[in-house]
Amino acid sequence: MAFAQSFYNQNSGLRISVMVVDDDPVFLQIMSRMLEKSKYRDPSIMEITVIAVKDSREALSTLQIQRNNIDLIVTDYYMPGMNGLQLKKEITREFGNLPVIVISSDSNKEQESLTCGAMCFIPKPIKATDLTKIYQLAITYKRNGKSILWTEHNHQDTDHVTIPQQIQLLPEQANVLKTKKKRKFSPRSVPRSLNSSNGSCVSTDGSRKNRKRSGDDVESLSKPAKKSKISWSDYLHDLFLQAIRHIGLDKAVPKKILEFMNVDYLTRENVASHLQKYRQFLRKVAERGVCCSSMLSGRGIDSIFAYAHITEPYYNNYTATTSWYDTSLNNRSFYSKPGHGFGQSRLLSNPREPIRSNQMPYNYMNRSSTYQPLRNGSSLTLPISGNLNFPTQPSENGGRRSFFESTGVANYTGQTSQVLGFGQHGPLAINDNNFENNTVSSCGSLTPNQPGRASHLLYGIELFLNNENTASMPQPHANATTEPNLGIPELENLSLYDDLGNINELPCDISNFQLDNNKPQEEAVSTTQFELPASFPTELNEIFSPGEEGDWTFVNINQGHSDGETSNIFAAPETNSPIININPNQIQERDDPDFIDWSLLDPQDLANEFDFMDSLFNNDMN
DNA sequence: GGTCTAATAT
DNA sequence: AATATTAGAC
Repeated sequence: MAFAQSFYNQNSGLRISVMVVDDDPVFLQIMSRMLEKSKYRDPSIMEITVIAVKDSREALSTLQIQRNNIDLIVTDYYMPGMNGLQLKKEITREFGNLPVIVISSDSNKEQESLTCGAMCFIPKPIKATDLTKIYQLAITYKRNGKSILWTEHNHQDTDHVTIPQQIQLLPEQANVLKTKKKRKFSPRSVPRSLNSSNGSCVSTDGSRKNRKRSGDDVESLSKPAKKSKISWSDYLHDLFLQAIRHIGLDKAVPKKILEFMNVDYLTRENVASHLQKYRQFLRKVAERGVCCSSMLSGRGIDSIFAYAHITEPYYNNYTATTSWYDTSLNNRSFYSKPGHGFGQSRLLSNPREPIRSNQMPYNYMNRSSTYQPLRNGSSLTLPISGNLNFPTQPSENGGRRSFFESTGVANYTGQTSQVLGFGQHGPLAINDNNFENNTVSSCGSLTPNQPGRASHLLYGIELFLNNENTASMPQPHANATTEPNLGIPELENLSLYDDLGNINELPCDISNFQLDNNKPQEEAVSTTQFELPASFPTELNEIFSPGEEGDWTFVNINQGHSDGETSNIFAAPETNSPIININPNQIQERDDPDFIDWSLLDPQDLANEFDFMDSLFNNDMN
């Protein structure tokens, strides 16, 4: 009703409705919230309504109900079923010329998007300035009158419509907006300097905020309310990071950062405090090297990762409860051990290298993980239902192979490690030199609420259930139909490729795993506990145990968001551990790389070579 | 007098 | 643990 009211309120100025379409629930939420919050940055906007939907189908059905109500559509490119551009076409066909913005982590899609009539293309990760773009487009569009007026009869609806964070946006701001708690003044302990042992004590007092107070201060009655703590929300921190990115780490000082951030309720002191903490973080990274891995969209891997968290002290060290994040990571991100990582990994920092401040992974501060660590390490709850299939493949290389075998090792910062994939195509992920015949093929996956469609084939290890409901069985991958080993899994013949391990290495016994196809994917959580086979913890422990030296940092970058893409979703650790790398055919990279003296390199070359971090924040503000 | 920042208080 | 405040230095 608050919702409806705001719609009726003609005095509230411009009302913008943006529909965001993204199959990644995390991104969807981030995006929605960012958009919601961004209204505070433009006083001309009184109301932004964000309608978040998870796929094209839902987008279309929402449009059918609220077509007149939506000023702009922001859609991800890669989505199961209909991709962003197909959606755009469909919208145009059904609803006419609504402005559509396409976003994607794949910048190659820009041209295509624009060609297909997208109003603009925005690369992921989304930045605050992109938001400005987005809603300014919406405003323009609306002001030009292309958006039909809202009419009463179509306002009931919203089965699918989410309006995230309608009310309590920016709680920190609300705080500042004069909640003005009359907090009782509590005397501070008398600073040393007041004891006049230090001549400079009385000093600079005119400033109210710096005034020292003592308990017997007479004016304690009319004490100004103690300043409320600002909370460094994800949004704020993101802004903060962008500021630093923009200004340059070395030149970023509170005042400049504040200026850039342009958040009216922040003070320089706030920023200074945050900066201090941030620098501490950087120092820690520099000293120890931090491992960071993420599965940007991988879902089926969760079980493994959940397990991974069990064994690692890193988890405790770095991802305990804080909520720093970078938009390029999501809640599937985690810090892995030095020298280890899943997926295609990128070495972010390496203490063996000289510290180059401008290459610090300062956008990878601690981040929370939604995984539930399994403390005893003996059982595992699979967070996502699905099926597991390891199609049989001919063995060409003898010897036992690990799930986690790597194909190469990143030796220096910025280098990508290619790894054995449990990607949607498995072998395709790493189809060069030695692996096409060794790699486990993909496990398909299915989205329970999308019967008949394996919507996210990049799910790595999932459990394929021998499910009676054939309607929900994964269908062959579009690109996999000609591949004998891909496609509909042989559910009754659950077996692992011998060279890759064996069934005992599965993280669990799937015999009593139940899949609830009626639940949406995010809720289709099994509570079934599974026993881990003895061999599995050993191997994982190996993988996740820290190296003796060379604390390296990796981040996983996920690939393969949709049909037709290759994915390196599941990957080997970056290690030359003899346990992991047994394949005699494998070309090993040097274990101990030549030391690279960065000072001898041309800065421009460096910039090119190590553009990974840059790419995360490029297209910075102008 | 403003700003930065390490140290310290809350 | 996170944030605010202080105080010395520039």
